[in-house]
Amino acid sequence: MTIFKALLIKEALVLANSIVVLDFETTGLSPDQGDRAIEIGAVKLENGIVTDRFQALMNPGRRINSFIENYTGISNRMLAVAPTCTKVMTEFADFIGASNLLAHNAAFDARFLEAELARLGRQVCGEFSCSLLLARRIYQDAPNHQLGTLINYKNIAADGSFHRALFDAEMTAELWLMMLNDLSERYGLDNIPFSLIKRLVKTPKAKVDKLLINYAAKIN
DNA sequence: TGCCAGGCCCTCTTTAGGGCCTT
Repeated sequence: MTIFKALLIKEALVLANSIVVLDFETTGLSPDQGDRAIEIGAVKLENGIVTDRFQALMNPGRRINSFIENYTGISNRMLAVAPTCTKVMTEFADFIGASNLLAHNAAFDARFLEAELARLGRQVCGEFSCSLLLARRIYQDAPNHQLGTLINYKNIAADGSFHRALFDAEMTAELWLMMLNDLSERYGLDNIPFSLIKRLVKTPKAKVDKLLINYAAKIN
């Protein structure tokens, strides 16, 4: 085994052993405009298996509008008896530790995670991956790249409600594993290291196939 | 009552504009 290949396997194991898939429900789209988290859901993936889960509603200290109530199914009555964002996010920060992180449209969840942790005087330690960016490259024929559409497109069993944090995190994890498996099968790769994912999501769609073919030729 | 953001990514592009995706 070459040193290069050994390093890639080690890197892949590090990623697999530490990734946390998360999803926020929020009062709106922008923490910079004062929006707050109202629910966090997450699953811990270890070697492709969900080994732990985290789910909690949190009281943002204000009423949410009817659009958010209808969109998420989370009501003001539910939030009125929920613990504070401070309490929930403190527990969640301990849950994720220094793990690498994954979300569908990660830029959105990363902004809220950073904003909520900043209120606690804490910060994100792990590195984010984005299932949306990867899906846009490897499922170019999908009708669109919304989470629900991709779950349906790949015939992944979905027994629950989209737009609730834990369910969306579970579905994102399933989609992620499906994408890694499809990449492995399509290009004959034993594992998909984090460095390859990072390169993939920065590669123009038209050049993705060539990159993977060249990578597979190099590693195999 | 209606609207609000930010990053990615494509194209009729790069001195820009607009759709997608997240709540």
